[in-house]
Amino acid sequence: MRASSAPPARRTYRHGDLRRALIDAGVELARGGGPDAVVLREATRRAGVVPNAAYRHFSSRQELLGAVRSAALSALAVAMETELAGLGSAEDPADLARANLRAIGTGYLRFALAEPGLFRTAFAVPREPGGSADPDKVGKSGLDPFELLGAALDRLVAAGVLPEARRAGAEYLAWSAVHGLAMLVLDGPLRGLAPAETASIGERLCDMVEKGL
Amino acid sequence: MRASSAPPARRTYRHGDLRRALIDAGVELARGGGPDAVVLREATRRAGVVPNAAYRHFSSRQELLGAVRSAALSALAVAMETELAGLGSAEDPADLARANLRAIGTGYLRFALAEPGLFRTAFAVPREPGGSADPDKVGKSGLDPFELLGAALDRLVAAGVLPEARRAGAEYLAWSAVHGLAMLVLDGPLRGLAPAETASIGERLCDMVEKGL
DNA sequence: TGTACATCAGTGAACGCGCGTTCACTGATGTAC
DNA sequence: TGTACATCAGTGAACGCGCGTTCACTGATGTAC
Repeated sequence: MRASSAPPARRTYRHGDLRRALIDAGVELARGGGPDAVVLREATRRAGVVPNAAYRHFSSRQELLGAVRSAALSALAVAMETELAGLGSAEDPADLARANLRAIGTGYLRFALAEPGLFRTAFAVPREPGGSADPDKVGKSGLDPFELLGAALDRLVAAGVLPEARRAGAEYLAWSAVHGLAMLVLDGPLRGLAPAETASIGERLCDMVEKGL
Repeated sequence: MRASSAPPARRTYRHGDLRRALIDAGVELARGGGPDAVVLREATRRAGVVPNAAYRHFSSRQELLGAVRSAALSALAVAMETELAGLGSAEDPADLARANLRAIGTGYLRFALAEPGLFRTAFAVPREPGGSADPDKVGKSGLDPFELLGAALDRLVAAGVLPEARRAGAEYLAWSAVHGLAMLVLDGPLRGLAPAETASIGERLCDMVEKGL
């Protein structure tokens, strides 16, 4: 430990935006080690503040973790939106709708592999199930990851690719497939899989979903 | 705390089979609270033994957890085998093979829902990826859960339902789908789902896999 | 423009907690003669 | 069948750790007059 590794050395007594700083530090911790790594004392250390100062902004560690989780979900939504945005405009609306759903899936998988800590944090179970409708967990479009998937499925129906009758609950099926692969590769028995192999399985998985829906 | 809640009060100095007792206690802890609940001191408490006694049988908490994980995987394999065994013998071999795969899937899901703590423990990441080929994680057939799935897929090929060309890697696809649903329902945003609803989504998911493979 | 005061963000010190792990030990067991 | 001894499973006491959280405080800020 050297002086250089010490916190940023505030010059004012007040921090400025400690709440933001704690969430940012928490996100950094989550990025490195998942939800368990979001340690209140460490977050305050990184913000250059005494541990109990956190209690001005969060009533408990759990509440801080909740804010970090929302931020992680938001990052996931943004990653999916980015994948969507990178889509060249196809001619056939059916092809476009299909490409849309694929982008949702690959965006999801890409994020999971690129940011395993954040991904695991996003899906860590909160103690209390409450609190939906959190404006912090969405992307630029204002939709959260689940809603982005739903929108892609709606477009599939609109383009006549997916029969209306099969629309209800279809997000659960598609989501399960992609989420499962992510989990098996990150935390499960498929951990050793090479990135290229994972990507190719991801492709086949999207095929399966498209055909099977 | 009453005397009645005290440990079983050994009468011999030697325990008899402390290793076994510690694993059993660990499984009980995992059943209740997942991998994090497998606390070495608590396991020894339940076995009626002083904490450091555990070190005669496990070199660290991590090693105990590994043994508990194997036991959880074995329980999962047994649950899948049970589901297979309950299958009436169909006439058409193709139907039989299909029913086989379905049983694998529903056995998996059923176990996940009935024993969430053990399920989560079974898929908790071990520190060191090593140690496959563990004879403790299998079912009565000698196959672990992944191998059971592979066998079901092989039968599907043998019955002419699944084209040979699509066989390779098919376990990853099927497994992902079912595993994903389990995770979303246990730990994820689908936590609130009613059991009946979950079961029906599970059915549709199996349909999707069957069609999409 | 200047002063008095309420507000409240951050400080300093301390708490109790249960954990995993290490040490030197003791006492029951089973084997060799 | 009896005794001596090596083995090693379990004991007892202690360690350092970092954690979340509580308490009474201090000092900067911004608003009212």
